[in-house]
Amino acid sequence: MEKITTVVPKSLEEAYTFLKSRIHERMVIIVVGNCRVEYEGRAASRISEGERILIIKKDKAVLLHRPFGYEPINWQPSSSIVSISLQKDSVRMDFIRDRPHEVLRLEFRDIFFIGCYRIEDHAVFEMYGCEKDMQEAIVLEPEAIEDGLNILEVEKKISCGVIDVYGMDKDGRIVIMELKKDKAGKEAVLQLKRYVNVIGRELGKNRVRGILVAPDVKSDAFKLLKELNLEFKRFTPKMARRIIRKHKVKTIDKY
Amino acid sequence: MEKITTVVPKSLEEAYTFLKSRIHERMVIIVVGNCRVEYEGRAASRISEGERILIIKKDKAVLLHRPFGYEPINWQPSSSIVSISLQKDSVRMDFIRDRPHEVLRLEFRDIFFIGCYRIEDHAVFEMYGCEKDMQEAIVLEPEAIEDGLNILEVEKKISCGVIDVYGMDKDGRIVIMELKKDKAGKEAVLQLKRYVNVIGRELGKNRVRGILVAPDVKSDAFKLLKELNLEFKRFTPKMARRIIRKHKVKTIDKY
DNA sequence: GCCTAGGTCCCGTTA
DNA sequence: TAACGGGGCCTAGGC
Repeated sequence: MEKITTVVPKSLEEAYTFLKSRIHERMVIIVVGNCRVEYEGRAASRISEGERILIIKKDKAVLLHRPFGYEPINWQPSSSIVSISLQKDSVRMDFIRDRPHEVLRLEFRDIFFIGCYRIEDHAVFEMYGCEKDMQEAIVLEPEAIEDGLNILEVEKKISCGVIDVYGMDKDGRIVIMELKKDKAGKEAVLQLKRYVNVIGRELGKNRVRGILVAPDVKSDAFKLLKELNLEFKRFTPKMARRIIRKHKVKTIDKY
Repeated sequence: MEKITTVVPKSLEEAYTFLKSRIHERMVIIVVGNCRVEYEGRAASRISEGERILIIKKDKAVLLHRPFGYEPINWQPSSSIVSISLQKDSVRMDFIRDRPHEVLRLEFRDIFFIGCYRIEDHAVFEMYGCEKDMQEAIVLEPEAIEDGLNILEVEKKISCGVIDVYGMDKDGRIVIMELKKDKAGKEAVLQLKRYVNVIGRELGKNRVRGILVAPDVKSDAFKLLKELNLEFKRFTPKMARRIIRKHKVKTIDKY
């Protein structure tokens, strides 16, 4: 059970024999070779022969990469069922998943390289600067939005969706906040408007304000916002991070 | 200039020397090793040490994959600027892109394997069963949607977006069609509503119809559709393919 | 450059 | 299970 095994096969038969013995094991397998591809499932695709890189991961996620570009040209999400067979002039691999039923078939006319890697990665991935951070920061420090604001609820579920942050201003009016980590577009404005309408119908229109909270708004979206009598407050993921860090320090200081 | 070169380096120095000499060449490089990662750009992330697979493509698209899962844990889209350096206990690689400015830094504490592949892939990728197919089919055979329908325009640009298919029904009313290849949700309904509003304001509300054309609608979306006085017509990518194939045969028959 | 919209999007969360 | 929204989404097409 070596950590790494690599083969530069001299024939398709050799490649097939090697792959067959490992393809069902829980390891990462990389195959470099010339293949054509057919996919059928939610959509359908085909591509004729070309030199590509196939990655089969431990969880049977499958990626077929061209020598350029960020995205795989074909793929199968994790838990696909793998089968391999030796054809007359090719090594065929089928990757099948159910729900939805999708079949990815590779036909390798040539295999240049096979690598098998028994690798482990249990680290925890940490991400900052996402919408969740903005929400957390506003809860910690509502005055970052405006003085006298009180947060009543986050992720408040209403009939037609979820309100990111729900609060009350110093004059007792309800404040509905829609957060965006990027420059906000029209959908964000209309989303906010729907929430304001629903709550407005319940509590009375002039008792409800809607604030789009984002680093920026697209110009058309800003026009729409004004037309719909909504507000905009600039707030960025970076500002959120600063607030969160500050409050973490405070919490630590207490002890 | 071999097509494939692989190395199982005995030291970080060896790995560094090898990588340094090839990392700027137009080839695909795969590195398997133990690294930690920091990313800063639109957001920020960090992950501590773990065994991962790095792929640097010919166009300097960069993918860092864990041994499981479909998605890369960190990445850089094509055209990133690559640099590599030997640190005290690690090989460091920086991948930088501008607009937006983003930095991805990998710190390899251990490198198990390096592979370099000079591969070519010029094949054309063909995809079927996408929204474009539905559009094409409706143009070829408008009666697939309803009798007496006339198509006037596709991809019609209006102030707030693009109308997939724009036509006129047998009674002379404008028909705005929003296509979805999958079960349609609320966004699709709202998208359609926006277009109908805009055109309705121009031509008069009762002169304009909106039809959501999709294989299915989500139940809440259907309610919303009815409330907003819009229509639904079932139409699938498969039905579209059949129509397109039929018309291709006809075209061939002519000659 | 910005904006719009699609994607075999994937993925997590929740009713 | 379906529905909904986020994402460093990426990518293509317009203007």
